[in-house]
Amino acid sequence: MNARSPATLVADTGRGNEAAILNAALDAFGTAGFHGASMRDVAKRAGTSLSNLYNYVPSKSRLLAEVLRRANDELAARLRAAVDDAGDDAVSRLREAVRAYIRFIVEHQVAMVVSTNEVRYLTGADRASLVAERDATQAVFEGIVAQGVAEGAFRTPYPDDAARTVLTALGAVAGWYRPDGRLSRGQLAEQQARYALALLEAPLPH
Amino acid sequence: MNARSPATLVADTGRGNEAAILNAALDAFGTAGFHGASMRDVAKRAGTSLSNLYNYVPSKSRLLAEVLRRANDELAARLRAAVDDAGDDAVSRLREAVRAYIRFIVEHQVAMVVSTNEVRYLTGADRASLVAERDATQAVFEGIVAQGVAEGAFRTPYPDDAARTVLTALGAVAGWYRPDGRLSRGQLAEQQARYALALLEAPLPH
Amino acid sequence: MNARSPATLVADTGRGNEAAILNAALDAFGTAGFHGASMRDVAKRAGTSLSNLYNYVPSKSRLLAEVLRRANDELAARLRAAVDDAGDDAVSRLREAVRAYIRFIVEHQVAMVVSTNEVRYLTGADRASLVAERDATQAVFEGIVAQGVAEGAFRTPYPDDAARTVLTALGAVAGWYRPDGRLSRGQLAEQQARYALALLEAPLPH
Amino acid sequence: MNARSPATLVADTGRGNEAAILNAALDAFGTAGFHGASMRDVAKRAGTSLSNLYNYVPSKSRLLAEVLRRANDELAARLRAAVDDAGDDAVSRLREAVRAYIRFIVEHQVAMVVSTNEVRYLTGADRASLVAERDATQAVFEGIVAQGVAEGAFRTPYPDDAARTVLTALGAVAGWYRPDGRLSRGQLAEQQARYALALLEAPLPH
DNA sequence: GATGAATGAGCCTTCATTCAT
DNA sequence: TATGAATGAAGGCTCATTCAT
Repeated sequence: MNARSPATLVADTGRGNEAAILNAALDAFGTAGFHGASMRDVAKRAGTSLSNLYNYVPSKSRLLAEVLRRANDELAARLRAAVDDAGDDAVSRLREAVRAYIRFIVEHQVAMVVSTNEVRYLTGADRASLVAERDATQAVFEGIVAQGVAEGAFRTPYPDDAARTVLTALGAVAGWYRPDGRLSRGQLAEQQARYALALLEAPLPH
Repeated sequence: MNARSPATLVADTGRGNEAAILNAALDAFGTAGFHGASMRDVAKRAGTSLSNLYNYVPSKSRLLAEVLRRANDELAARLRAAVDDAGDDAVSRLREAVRAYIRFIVEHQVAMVVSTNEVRYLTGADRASLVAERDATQAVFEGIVAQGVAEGAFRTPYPDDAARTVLTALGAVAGWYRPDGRLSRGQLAEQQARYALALLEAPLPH
Repeated sequence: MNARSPATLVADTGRGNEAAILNAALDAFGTAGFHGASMRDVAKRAGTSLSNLYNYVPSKSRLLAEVLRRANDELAARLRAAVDDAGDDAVSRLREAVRAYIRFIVEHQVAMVVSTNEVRYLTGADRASLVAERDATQAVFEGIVAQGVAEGAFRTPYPDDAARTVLTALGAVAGWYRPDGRLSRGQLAEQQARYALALLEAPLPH
Repeated sequence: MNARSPATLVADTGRGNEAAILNAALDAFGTAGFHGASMRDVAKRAGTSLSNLYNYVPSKSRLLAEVLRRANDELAARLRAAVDDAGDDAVSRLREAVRAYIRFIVEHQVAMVVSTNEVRYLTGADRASLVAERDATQAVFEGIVAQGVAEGAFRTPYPDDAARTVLTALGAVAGWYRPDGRLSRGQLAEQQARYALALLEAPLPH
């Protein structure tokens, strides 16, 4: 049902099977959802035994938390780097942020899907810290939008909500993107950037 | 975790506990997800016994399918009615469609959330028929967008993808809407309509 | 897996669905065994509702008991009649008893199979009375054998055990008989009679 | 209902509880039948937990298959050995085969009963392979009978069917044998051998 | 680290039976 | 008679987790 290649969000950590386990968990959660995937599934995908999982991870929910944390860290780092490397104006910054976001999705689609769908099953501190990280990511976009509004580049009357909506639309791309789809990665980024700028009511031409 | 009031997507069907069961399932799936909710949960919420559930529904997955089918039917009916009652121009039609969509979310938020998150757990014919229904709903929006492009009201260069993106953004509202939030239902609809028109590159002022 | 035609051990009793239910039970028990068949199965086969079963039969085990009782009664009656109608000598009587037994199997194969396999699930009085009936049937054979030994027609040194063995071999026919098999009903009876006489050490030629 | 001592068909396999589980299953199926016995019953008899059963056996039906396979293997091995060790003539061979069969029943009565009564609940490959093994066992008897007919030692006109009937009668012994019964093991074998030879129409004295 | 065995709770579903109509 | 709804127990099986080795 899911033809995407096995996820490799986590590169070898030098700690035995750890990377394999985290990537296996990502795949398992991506395929069946958090509650639909079992620790046995994860073990099988990771090529190790069920009980050995617990040498690396204390529980299923912490496994989800760890996977989501890494995905979010990676996305956040890419976004920050993209924005830093961009020009000083809001339009450039937004454009680069969108590009980076799309690149992340293309390279780590499963991670993005799991991030979107399974956060709700985190609890307590794990949930809180992930939500905080996400808010930070969202703040980056809100910052860009605020700057654009100040500069007169964006005319949306609802800057913060619009920033969130842009983020939502971007995230949703992970739900339908296919590597062999109609649009190349570049075209996809271009399209999404245009949607974002339009939604923010940046005067044409983009 | 979920402070929303109990869902009442399904009104009394005149067949004993059927409505109670479907609504209970909606709530349960909305709270814990399809795999996270148990038939015992559903039974408890419906105020009946576990085994009696099976006098109304043949399996957990068919229960999900039934719930999703009803939600989709209701949404589709509202959209069709709204578009039919609207003026002849694409902008009016889009506006009314957005308004109807938001109204559905406000009244059946849980149904919308479950619809979005749990379709993936349908299989076989249930999945196929629901996907078909969704495609029909999407076609309504694509039709409006195509009309708008033809009329010169929308200038987006990617009409079909843009229609989908609009739909995505609308659906996402169910993920964060709170009845006691900052915006009234009307304001929310207004805002979303503006996002949609902007994204479709309708010339301002809207 | 089981190509035998639906059993019709019980002819219309003039009491609504009773015959249909008893025959359905026979089929169900024959196909899946007593514990493998459910009252729902029986109801479905009988073309009535589950709960209506209980208007005719007080419980599943009494249903089994009733079915077995009727099967045994029919078999016993046929045997008695056959022996009565036969000549006075043991060989003729045995021959006719075997013929009648085989005829019963051919006409009521499922009943015979169920009789053999499911008696063990009877309990209490039902079990006791069926065992008593069977012992009576067995006594008929033992009587014939005893007579034959007295007459010098049978020379087996273990008359009673031999009678039981003959009965066992006969009953086992129900386990493999197929209407479209190699032997006609008559040939089958002939063969079994010869086995019986040989086993009882009747002097050849038979 | 069943006063026979606990079965010990399977000796310690060196793999934890495996033997205990297989023997427990044999007992459980022997007492209540395949569908009448629950995995919980088996676990209780084996002195382990329900869930731990599944560390040894993948399903209830595979458990039945495994038990039946072992029983059949043991019986087949004994028969082969007995026939090999016997003299060259058909009568000796048959006599030894019967003796070995009876010895198996005496030592593994429950296994024989379960073998006879519960094969029908096997399905697919398990069923097919067991049927094949049984046919092989039957072929041993058919071979002996054919040899006897060729030698003029047996005069039955239906050699193959007679071999099957002999086998049936032997198997049925498991249904009524009691360790404290009238006949010793040796007498039982003697009696059955005489029945078999008589049925095959071997000229007296046996 | 790594394994197989073990545990107790829980899963979805079906059971025989009863009840109200 | 006949039905659909209801019940509580039990069915086979899987779960996340732990333990001994």
